[in-house]
Amino acid sequence: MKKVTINSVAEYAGVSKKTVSRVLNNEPNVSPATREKVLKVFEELNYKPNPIARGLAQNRSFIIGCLYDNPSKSYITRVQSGALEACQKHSYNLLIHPCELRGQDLIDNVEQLLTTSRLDGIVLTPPFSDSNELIAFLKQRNIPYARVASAIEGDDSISIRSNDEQGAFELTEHLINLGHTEIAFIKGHPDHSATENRFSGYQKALAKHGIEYRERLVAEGNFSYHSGADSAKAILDLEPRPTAVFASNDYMAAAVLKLATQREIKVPEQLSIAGFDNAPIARHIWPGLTTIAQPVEEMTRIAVEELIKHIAQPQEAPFQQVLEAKLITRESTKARSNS
Amino acid sequence: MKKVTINSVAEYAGVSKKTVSRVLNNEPNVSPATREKVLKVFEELNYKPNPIARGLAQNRSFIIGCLYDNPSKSYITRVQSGALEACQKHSYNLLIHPCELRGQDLIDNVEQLLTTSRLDGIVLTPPFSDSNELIAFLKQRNIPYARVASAIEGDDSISIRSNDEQGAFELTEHLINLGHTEIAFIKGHPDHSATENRFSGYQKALAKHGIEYRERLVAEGNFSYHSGADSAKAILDLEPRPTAVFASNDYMAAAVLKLATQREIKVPEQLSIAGFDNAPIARHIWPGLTTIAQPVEEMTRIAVEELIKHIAQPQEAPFQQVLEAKLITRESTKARSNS
DNA sequence: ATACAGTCTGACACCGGTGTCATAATGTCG
DNA sequence: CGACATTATGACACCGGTGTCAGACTGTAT
Repeated sequence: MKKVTINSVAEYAGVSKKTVSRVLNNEPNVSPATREKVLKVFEELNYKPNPIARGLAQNRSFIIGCLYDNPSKSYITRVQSGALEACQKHSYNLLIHPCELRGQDLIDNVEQLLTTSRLDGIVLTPPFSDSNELIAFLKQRNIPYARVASAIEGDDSISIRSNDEQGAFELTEHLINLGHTEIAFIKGHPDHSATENRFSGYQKALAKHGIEYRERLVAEGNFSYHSGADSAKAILDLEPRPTAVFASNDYMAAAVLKLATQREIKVPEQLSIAGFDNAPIARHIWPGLTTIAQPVEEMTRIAVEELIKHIAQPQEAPFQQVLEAKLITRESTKARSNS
Repeated sequence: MKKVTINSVAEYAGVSKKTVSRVLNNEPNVSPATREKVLKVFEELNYKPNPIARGLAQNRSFIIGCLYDNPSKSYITRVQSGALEACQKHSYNLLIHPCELRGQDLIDNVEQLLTTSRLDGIVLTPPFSDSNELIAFLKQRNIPYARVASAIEGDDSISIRSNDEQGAFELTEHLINLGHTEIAFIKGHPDHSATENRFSGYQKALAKHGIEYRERLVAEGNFSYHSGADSAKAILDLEPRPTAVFASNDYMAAAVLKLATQREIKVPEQLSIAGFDNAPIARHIWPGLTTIAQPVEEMTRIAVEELIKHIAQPQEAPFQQVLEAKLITRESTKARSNS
């Protein structure tokens, strides 16, 4: 099998390289007859353009980078799956790059990535999507980027997020409607903007229903299962014990459930537990977790699609969208017992 | 900031492009003085070679592809994390490509991937690592590849696997030593070689201890949580009910635990449950799952490292290794009660 | 018929590196 | 000291595409 290049196609079709290139890129100013002829030769010779040569000439790589630093593996998996869908649709490839927000030289690390890979664009997932420093760097270097679940408002770049505050508000209201008033809350990682938003939704729902906010009911987590376990311990040791716990993600909620079960506290009869994200684990355990479904895949898919659009044709008005979060009720929440 | 290319370096250092290229690639036949001089200019100008141009000239991409089709997200995460470690160490990038083994044109799909991305090598994870068809294709196309957890023996290519049979044998023996004789087994996906190996370890342990193998105790799963739930139903409906269940992975074991808990069957008092893999979920639920720790990250890391070595310098003897699996006991298994 | 705009096409340089080969500089040995 | 092997270096083509620009070929208005 000989290699089929643009030269062989040109020769075979009896036209110049450049004309072949024009057909390849759907450029105007090619007569229909010529276009037809070249396309036929593509078929005949089964020609595939070499992306590397193309990249060299156009200074592009057709690769999108995805930055992440997230303790929740399932979140990453969902992010990847959305990003991959968009990439595959547009013949881009996805390069994954885990790194640490608090690493001593995040900027150096990203610079290194950019010089070794010449990415066409970068998707920032939390907590990077909230890093002003990183965003300033990318802007200065003129690298297209899209923010997923970012709370930064002033930046005129692509941004897709879901309504975390609204979701947390609805979930809290759900618990209140079940008769709960002692609702503990486990916060997420302080570097993530979702943490503040979810917390604020919780507080607003309490306020709306005239329930006093009590700081002792709030524990500091960081979205990891482990931090959930620590918070669970603090909360379940409280006297009197709250009748409901709202954890900022499903992993931490699972940790609460584990400890409660260990201590033979009946869920949901004696304790209602709710999470956030609708991660797989929410339905893999018993009782299933009431949670807020966050469209992680979709957010990322849209972000990457818009990023690719933007790379092909930089526009004035960057795409920004807020998706709705949705309440999913399962067995882990129940009306408060009148004991 | 002006672009620093090999030309500017050459000019600045007062040598030819080619000599710069020699220094870049650590080629011999450069005088120490010249090498020194050029290296200093690298520093001074902060020169980074353009990987795309390099790729074009050498017909390489510095990208490793990772093929997967696995219902277990946590498995994929672990695979990626091992592969990434090796890639980053050697300045390669990782491109992830999910696709379906049973898809109508797996070969076409992979061919497409190869023509659009010019991968330098491919890591095959289960079930692709057992696909003779795919392996034959890669061999014919002369694409370097490494197999992770493959059972194919004749193929002289890089292969890293763990001892599934031994692991399953030990786990089964552990249950037997606890007094169990009615041990149900949930098989994995038939396309994965691990499925047969784990099953065989189970059978051999029974045989060694003179316990009759009974087909009615065996359910067909496919490694997904969902299939575990179906199998769990079949097994827990058996009369008499087995006193232990060994599921071929932790997800399916979690499904058994969920159903048992729903039916108020006490684990481990009335039913011992064990899984395989030591996935995160094994310690995120209560009771924690007794399982076999499989070094997924390490297997993949080694596979990718060897693959990169092989790309740089094709050797005669391909690297092959079998890693040990290790028993992890948690709360989900217990001595059979004498009721 | 002439002028002129618009459409089509190809020659050629270029992207930023590497491979091949010729030649210059140096070292070794009889 | 001359003959020869070895080391060091650069000129140049090449990888497989794209950008620029000039020129040929239309069609239309004057």
